[in-house]
Amino acid sequence: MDWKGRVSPKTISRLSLYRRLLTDYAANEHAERIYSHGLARLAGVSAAQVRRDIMSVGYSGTPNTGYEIRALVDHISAHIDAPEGQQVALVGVGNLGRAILSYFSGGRRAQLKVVAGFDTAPEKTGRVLLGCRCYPMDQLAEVARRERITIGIIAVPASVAQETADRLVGAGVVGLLNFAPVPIKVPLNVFVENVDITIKLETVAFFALRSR
Amino acid sequence: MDWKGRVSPKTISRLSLYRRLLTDYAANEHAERIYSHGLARLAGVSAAQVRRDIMSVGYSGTPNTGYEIRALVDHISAHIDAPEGQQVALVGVGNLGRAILSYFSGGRRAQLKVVAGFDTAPEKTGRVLLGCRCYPMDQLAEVARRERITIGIIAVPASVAQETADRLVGAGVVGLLNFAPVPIKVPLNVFVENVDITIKLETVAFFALRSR
DNA sequence: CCCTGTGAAACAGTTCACAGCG
DNA sequence: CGCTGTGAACTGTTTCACAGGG
Repeated sequence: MDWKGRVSPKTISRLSLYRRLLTDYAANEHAERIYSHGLARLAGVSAAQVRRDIMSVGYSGTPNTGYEIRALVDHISAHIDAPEGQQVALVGVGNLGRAILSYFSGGRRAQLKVVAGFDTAPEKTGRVLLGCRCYPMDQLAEVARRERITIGIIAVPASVAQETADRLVGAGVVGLLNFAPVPIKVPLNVFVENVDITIKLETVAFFALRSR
Repeated sequence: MDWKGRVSPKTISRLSLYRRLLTDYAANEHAERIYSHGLARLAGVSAAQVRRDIMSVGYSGTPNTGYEIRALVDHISAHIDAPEGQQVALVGVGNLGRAILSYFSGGRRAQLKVVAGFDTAPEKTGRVLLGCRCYPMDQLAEVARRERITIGIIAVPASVAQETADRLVGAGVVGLLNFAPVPIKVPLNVFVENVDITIKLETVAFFALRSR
């Protein structure tokens, strides 16, 4: 696949957002086309930003007519999805883990499937929760290999987050989404995204204070 | 303390992280001082970055000796906390809402307190959950005013996220942390941070695929 | 016209590199 | 020396502004 130059995480995130907004928009408004400024309004970004992002997936609209939604969505998908799909493991099936599962059990995207949950608490394992089978921690390596899992979601307490990351990486995972409030260290060939909710809230609080 | 030249959200987020890391580090390692490269290693950023960030709170370390942890933490707190604290409302007491509550019920920071939860489901209201009293939605305005709530956390389904945001803003909230997978629109004097978990996961999946 | 595509400018954030000091 | 503080350089991202087209 030839894709021109590097695409930044920010662009990828926006493309993912555009795809979802466009899918909803096409379904709800029965529209087939959209302008850059229309999509911009939906996404809360500038029209120029939308055009740049769309450039990066190699799709072209037509002047005065805008973008063909279906075609645009297909181009975005071709650029950001793995052709064969990707399997995801969720470690930590507490409140947060279950909340995450419910986001994905809707079955919107078959692209990314949470195929296994793991937890140390015996009462949470051996069950199927929101369509996701849950296993005890010590089966992680085995299940990860069997299910071809490449992505891990860390939803465990901070005290065991690094250890969890290490085990996931050891089991062949190359992408991690970490919700534990501690930065985790991984080899450079593994991509990590830290989502630290308390930091987010403190940041909101800071700017809220100054926006009055 | 008129250092309030523009500080970026990214810097604020890192400062919040530094503060937590330093607090833990001082407690666990019984250390009183730290070098920029030491803090950098803990936070997973560069030493130059740490020094820049610390500059922005107006604290100075000493050459060869590094930073005095206690003093540094105090400077960070003085810079990012509201002197009188801030009250937070959580709307949506489902799995995600409860997960968020458990992050803050630890009582680490008395600075930011989730003082009220709101939900439409009657069985979730009228109770105290993880130290947070839960009310029915129609008491939002009243409670928000009484408790001097300035920050709102949106943990409701996408379909009612915008409506929820509007009600919070109407009740005087000036900062929003939105977990619903839809961008919300607010007046410019309100600060919003969108945390879209499905987008995060798709972004991780994209880069995992390409990480050599 | 009113769109899109895009070079160029502007802006933001990060790192470099070194002076200065204990 | 080995550290911090910081101007300057650099890198990445967003916006501007306008050519080109149906």
